[in-house]
Formats: sequence, structure tokens, C-alpha cells
Amino acid sequence: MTGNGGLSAKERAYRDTKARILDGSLPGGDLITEGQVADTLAMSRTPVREAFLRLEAEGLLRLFPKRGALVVAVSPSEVEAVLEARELVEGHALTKLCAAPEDDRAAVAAALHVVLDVQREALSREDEQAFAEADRRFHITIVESGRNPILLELYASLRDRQLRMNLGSLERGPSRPRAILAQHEAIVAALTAGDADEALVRLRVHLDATRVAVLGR
Amino acid sequence: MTGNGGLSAKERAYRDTKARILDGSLPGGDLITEGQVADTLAMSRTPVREAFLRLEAEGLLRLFPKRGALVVAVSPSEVEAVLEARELVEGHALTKLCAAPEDDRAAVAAALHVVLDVQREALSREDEQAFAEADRRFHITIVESGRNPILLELYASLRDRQLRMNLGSLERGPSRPRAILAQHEAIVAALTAGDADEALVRLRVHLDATRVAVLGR
DNA sequence: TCGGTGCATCTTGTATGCATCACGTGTCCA
DNA sequence: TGGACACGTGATGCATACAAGATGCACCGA
Repeated sequence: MTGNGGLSAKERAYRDTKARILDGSLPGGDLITEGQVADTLAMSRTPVREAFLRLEAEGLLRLFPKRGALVVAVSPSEVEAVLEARELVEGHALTKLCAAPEDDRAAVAAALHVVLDVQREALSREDEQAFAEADRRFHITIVESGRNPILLELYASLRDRQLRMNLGSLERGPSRPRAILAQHEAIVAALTAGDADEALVRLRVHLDATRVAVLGR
Repeated sequence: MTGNGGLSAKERAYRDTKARILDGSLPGGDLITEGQVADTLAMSRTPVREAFLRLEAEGLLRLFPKRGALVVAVSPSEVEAVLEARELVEGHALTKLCAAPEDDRAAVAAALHVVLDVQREALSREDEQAFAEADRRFHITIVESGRNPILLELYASLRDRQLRMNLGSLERGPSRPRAILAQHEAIVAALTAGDADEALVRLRVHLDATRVAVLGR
């Protein structure tokens, strides 16, 4: 054991850089270099380079040959694209679930109720971190129920971009978490009833609210 | 100009390896190494390494630390996942299109008719290559009409995997191209009529036929 | 003053060397 | 006979060195 926590240098470079992009300490539009990151993390450029390639594939960086790496800024059109893709993937999972045997639906609904309990508790404690994590868990649970690895992976990348979008979110008052929770509950209610159309409507309401919170329209 | 066609070594490694995976000369289950490919292409391991990482992200390779890279075999469940995702993405574009202004729909339909002409002509010449290219063009055109870069990129990766699936395709008789063409025509007809439900049905028929051709069921 | 040119500098692209790790094999001992 | 273990082999992981492109700026000439 090297004592570094078992993480490879590549993995450290990837996670650290990604975290800094997602939490906003590397703002969109910034031009960063392999050398900078390598120095910061006390490693050579090689693993950093591989991390950059991966981040480019995820759409968080844009690499310019011999120039550097641009932290991609979230544009309104990207927000729209992300939300459209999310609606498609999550909606598909919900539809599939409503057409599935009662037992499957009940199992997922039960899992979602657990997540909602956690989220409610986080809200009462005003623990933003835990609330966001539960939010993530909620949506992932829905998509996972679709049992399609390709769509699940796409969704993971969509959630990452969503995180960044939320940073510049306009609406950040205390009423928003409550609204989110209510929207989640409505989705689960429709799902429990096996009403696919209603579930899709509720999902759309939820994502529309997200768009308004992020874009202001 | 360096005379190498303007392609970086990384790009050559990526394209060459990908091509060899897609055309079957590197069959699924094979274990390849960075060194082999580097020697073959007369370059160092570094660019090959980056190509491997990219291919892993696309789901064509699976990297085993300190062991090598496994060319992933297409499993029946992957076929199902790809086709499900294709139906979702293409169907979404079709739905969107049917809800769009008449002019937009007509423009896409016109583009599709052009592609179909090419495909018909390829069929009459029995030019498999051209037929497959037109097939690709047909579906890409549909997805492009959705104007969502995220979904379009996902779709491109789906098509790549589809290519490999077709290699092991069971049904390869002369009747299959004709059937494909007819299915395409049916989709365009529904689209021209602006009938979203019908278009979705026709799409499903087409993809079901693909599944049967690949999996035999 | 203005536009072109050459250079300093910064960055990535690629090659190479070494350390490390995983696995197969053969040996030794109970 | 069978299992543990040391070791050889081959692969990757990472560091480092060097090559080459891109940029910005000082400098120069008209």
C-alpha cells in the first residue's frame, strides 16, 4: 500500500479537477493547463492529461491543441439540452415502470419513499448537502429501475452537468427545497397509482420548475 | 504540413483500433495490449494509451489494470440496451418533429427522401457499403432534427455499437435490405402525414426487425 | 504611425525509462 | 501428492525529456 488511499494518480487528478469544476472554484471560461494541475497535485502531467481527456468526453472541459483546456461554461442552450435529455430518460423509466408488474412498481415506490423520508429530514435540518444528495438519489433510483446501463450512464453525466447549472441558479430561497419535495411526492404518488401519463406530467412540472430556477424562465 | 494527413498519432491509434474492433478483425473477447498496437502503428505507447481510454469510454474496450485491454463482446443484453436507447432517442426526435411546424417537418422529410433515393439506388447496385452508409445517414438525419447535441452524441455511440452487432447478424439474405428500405419508407410516410403515433409504431417495427436479425428473436 | 517579422515563452504531443503490480510456473517441503 | 512460495515475465502506471506548434510582444522598416 502506498498510503494514498488506494487511488491512482489518474483518479485523483480526475476527481479533484472535476470537483473543482462542479463546485465552481474553476469557473466556466477559465483556461487551465495540465502543468498547473500537475503541480498542484504534486504529480506529473501524464495522469493529469488522462483526466483531462476524460473530462472532455464528459463535456466539462474543451481541449485546445497546444493551447490549454477551457472549462466549458454552461450556456442556456445546454441547460435546455440537459433538461430535455433528463425528461426523456427519466420519463422513459417511469413509463416502463408503470407498465411493469405491480410488484416491481411497488418495490421502486418503496425505495423512493425511503429517499423522500431522508430528504424530508434533511429539509427539516436545513442540511443543504444532505438534501441535494437525496435529490440525486431520488432521480437515480428512478433511472436505475429502467435497468439499461447505457441510459444510466448517460444520466450520470447529465446529473453532473446539472450540478454546475445549479451553482448559477437564480432561485435559491428556502421555498425551493419545499417545492422540490412536493414535486417529488407527486411523482411517487402517480407512480404508485400506476398512472404513467400523470407521472410524466409531474416529471415535466418538476423539470420545468428546475429550468425556471436556473434560467429564470 | 507533416504529410501524415494531418492526423495526430493519438487520432491514428484511435481510428485504427476502433475500425479493427468494428469490422471484426479484433473479435470480442480478445485481449490486446498497448505495446502491440504501438508496434503495429510504429508509435510509442503514449498515444495508444489515450486511444484505449477513449475506446473504453465508448464501451468498446474494457481496461484491466496491469493486465491488458479486453475487446468487449456484444452480449444479447447489450443489444437490447442499445436498441432500447435507439428507440427512445429516435422516437423522441420523431415525436418532436411531428409537433413542429409543418415547414420543419417537410424539410426533414425532404432530406429523408433524398437519403432513401440513395439507398434505393445502392440496393439496385447491390452495393452493401453504400446501403449501410445511407442507412446510417437516414437515422442520423432523424436524430439531428431534434437539435439536441447531447442526444446526438449518445446516438453516434449507439450507432457504432450497432455496427458491431450487425457483424454477427444472423439474417443476411438479400431480402433484408429490401425490408429495411420498406420500413424506412413507412417511417417517412408517417412523418410526412404528421402522425406521431404511427411514426413511433413504424420505428418500433423497424428496430424489432433489427433485433430479430441480430438475435434471432 | 502602422504593419510585418523574428524571438521568447508557454503549452501540448510524443517518446522513453523505470517502478510496480499481476499472474504463471516451477520448486521445495510437509 | 499437494500446497505455499519465490521468482520470472510481461503488462501497465507514472515520471521525465524532448520536439513542435501557438501566442504575444518587442523590434524594425516603410
